[in-house]
Amino acid sequence: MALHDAHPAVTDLAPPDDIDEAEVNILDAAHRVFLRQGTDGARMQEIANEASVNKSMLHYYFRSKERLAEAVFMRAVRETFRRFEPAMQPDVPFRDFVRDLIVADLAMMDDHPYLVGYIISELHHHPERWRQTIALEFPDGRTAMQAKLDAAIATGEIRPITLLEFTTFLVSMTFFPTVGGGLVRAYAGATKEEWDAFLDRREAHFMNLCLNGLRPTKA
Amino acid sequence: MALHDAHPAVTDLAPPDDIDEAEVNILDAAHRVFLRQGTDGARMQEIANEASVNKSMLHYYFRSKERLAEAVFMRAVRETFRRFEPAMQPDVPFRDFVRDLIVADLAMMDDHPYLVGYIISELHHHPERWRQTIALEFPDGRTAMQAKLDAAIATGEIRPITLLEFTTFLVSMTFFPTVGGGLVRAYAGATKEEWDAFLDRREAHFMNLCLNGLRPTKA
DNA sequence: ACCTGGTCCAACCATTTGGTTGGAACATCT
DNA sequence: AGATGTTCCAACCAAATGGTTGGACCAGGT
Repeated sequence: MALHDAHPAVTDLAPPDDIDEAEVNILDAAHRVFLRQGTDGARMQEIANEASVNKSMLHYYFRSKERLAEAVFMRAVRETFRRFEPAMQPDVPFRDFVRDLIVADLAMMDDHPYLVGYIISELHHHPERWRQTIALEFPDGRTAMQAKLDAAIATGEIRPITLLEFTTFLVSMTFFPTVGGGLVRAYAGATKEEWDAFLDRREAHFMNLCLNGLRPTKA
Repeated sequence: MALHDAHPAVTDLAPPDDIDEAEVNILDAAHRVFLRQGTDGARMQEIANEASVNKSMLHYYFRSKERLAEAVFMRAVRETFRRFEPAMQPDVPFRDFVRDLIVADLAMMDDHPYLVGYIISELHHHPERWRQTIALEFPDGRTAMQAKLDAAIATGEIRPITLLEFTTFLVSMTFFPTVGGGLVRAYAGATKEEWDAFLDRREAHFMNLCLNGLRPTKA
């Protein structure tokens, strides 16, 4: 029947022009619920309520909970990584490049504090999804990043370091503090004031650690 | 009835001498299942199977899924943090202290790759549990760490940095690469060989980044 | 030999959950 | 107006799930 033929395959990333208001509405609601409840913890009924829509609409547009979850995940990853594209422009000094990455990173953390936790959690159960999404959306992320790195090593701004080490370092420095922020905060027994001060100084602090951590060891 | 009076309150951390073989067996099974399925994704029946025990045993020993989950979480956190206690001894040079922390960290990652992901995920839904557990188990974690830090700053080994910044930095450097390892790995498009090489060099690499990142900026 | 309290389980139950169905309401085209 | 296809929903269903129950089995004490 024509009804279900209308379902786009989930791998079929819809171009931005055939947006469907109701569909996006559901996706948004699902995003909110999945992020706060986790994929398994989320209930279809709750998503329907959040979207102010009948439960069968979810199935009408996304066929099953699994597909809905997949759609939410992919969109989340895509939007997350889009934030870093601007920083990738060539011919920007390394220092500014690092700053751009950190700023983009921190902005995202502030906008969506639970996003990375959610992604990590999903990744745990569906490792293949991530690879798929990244491969599809950012086929040349590697080369762009590598070019940046090579240039900075060539000018002697940083010591030789592999792409993997570099990327991991950057991501760790920026993603983690928000993800595990509460964790560290409780362990260090930080007061509200200390924590706020930490948040305020994040950018400068991370820049410092990154540039210091990476600078060449003098002979 | 006497039966249910036997349930220890969950906040009541059992001393190590009244271990109950069957109880530990269930706890171990639950640990495995909760870690790979997530708390919401886990099924009581699966835990029972994993423990080779009837489902009602889970309820007999832990009363409900929620309490079982809480018990698993608390034990996991406790065991995780115990690993870092040895590194806290006073009068160890700062450099060795950092190395001990990193080594303990990496060992844990290798033993239980999903543990931190699990903890982060749980933290998301039950923020209060973490605080409770840490407060109960490591009431003086803060002061011990702060003493270490003050000493290192006093001798000029590292530049002045707050406890929060320092702890966050250390934890980020070591926890995250395993948690988000797959994430970074896919983005950087690393081959198996590159990844293995990264794992091999982790300790030296992290030491380098930490000590470099923290060293005093020369005037 | 007979209680008694702890350990364990097969069968059962109430509720929840993801998913289906048949049709109403609406729009669009002829 | 009638035919056609899309959007939406109240009611329904089968399966799964967390939790309960009543009693069997066993060890130690009397």
